[in-house]
Amino acid sequence: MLSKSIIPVIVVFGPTSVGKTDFLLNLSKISEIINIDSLQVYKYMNIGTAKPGAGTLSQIKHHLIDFLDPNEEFNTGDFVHEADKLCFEVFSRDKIPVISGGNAFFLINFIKGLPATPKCNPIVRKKVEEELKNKGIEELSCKLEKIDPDYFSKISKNDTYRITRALEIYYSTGKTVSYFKIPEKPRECYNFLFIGLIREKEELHERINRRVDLMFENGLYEEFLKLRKMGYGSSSPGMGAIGYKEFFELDNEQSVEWQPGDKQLGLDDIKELIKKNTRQYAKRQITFFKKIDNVIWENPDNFSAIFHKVEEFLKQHGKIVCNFDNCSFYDKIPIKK
RNA sequence: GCCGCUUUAGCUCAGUCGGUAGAGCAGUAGACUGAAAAUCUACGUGUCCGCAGUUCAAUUCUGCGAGGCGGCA
Repeated sequence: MLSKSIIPVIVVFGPTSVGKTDFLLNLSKISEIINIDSLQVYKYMNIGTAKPGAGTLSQIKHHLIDFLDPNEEFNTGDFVHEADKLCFEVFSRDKIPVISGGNAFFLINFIKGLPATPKCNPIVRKKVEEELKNKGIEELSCKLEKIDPDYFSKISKNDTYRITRALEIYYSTGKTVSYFKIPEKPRECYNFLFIGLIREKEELHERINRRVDLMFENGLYEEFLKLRKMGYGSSSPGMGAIGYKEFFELDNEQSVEWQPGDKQLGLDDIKELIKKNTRQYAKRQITFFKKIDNVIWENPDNFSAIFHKVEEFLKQHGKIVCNFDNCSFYDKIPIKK
């Protein structure tokens, strides 16, 4: 039965702008893409999140993309649950599920499975936020040190984000963060093939800069204004994305009545800010990805260097190979005589 | 042309009442327990604009240059 079988999953990841989308076209017809991205999930946010275009989407089926309102949250747990369902469905259609994208935190949680820590409890979180406001971070930090010294020793006393989350877990379950163990190995219900796409730093930075320039040419600012007019503000989860949040910084009025051109002088600064933030993000992504074991690292332009590995992987799953004729991947395999 | 201010890290600037200097940002490396395009950690030798003078000692004081900014002509 399928439910008991091990599902093969090709995981393609890499920093932003590395060229994942183009790379995936090599796998069209044998696979469906499960997008691993926390912001391409949002509707109306196309330019700044570098969503694949209609051409790409028509060539290869994508999931978890362009379906959510920017006011709604899409967190790690949501991703893992949806991705698990989709992997099963795609495999049932005799296709290979390809998890692809740049969100390393989602990816780690998908590979190893979610830790048993509870999901966010909005009421408790609000309470902790109140407490933070009244007592300050030093006091919360001391509190956590007493409650969970193990976890406290691993984080910084300045890490408001993690300290408040740790207290939230404690308040809602009575248990500490360290009580919940993180899974150590990849889940055994999947057979993973990890492909990490990477480029030289200078080249990656050039691609980032070029892409941001192109986003502006394609109307990123206008897209932002449109989202503002639709009522999405800086507190909308989607609007925290690099490529959107920066527009708020030079915009003190935050008026929906703005017209393109009102803030001409600031736009170049914003553009440079977006480039900088994207470069820094790419750096963090790469650091995170390096933690994953058994990765085939390759430049995305060099598909031929890894296709043998992909081929070998696919051969382990006979019924997939049966569908292997007449696909674009097959076209790239040199004919041996 | 005159007067004033200014010149210190890749950038913006502190500072040394004379004992060769440090913040923020950038950069580099790293962390990551259901918010993660988030959040956090570590890492600082630089002709202290140049030349001369005073001094045991000058980036610091004095003089003369040079660049920048502002004001008056």
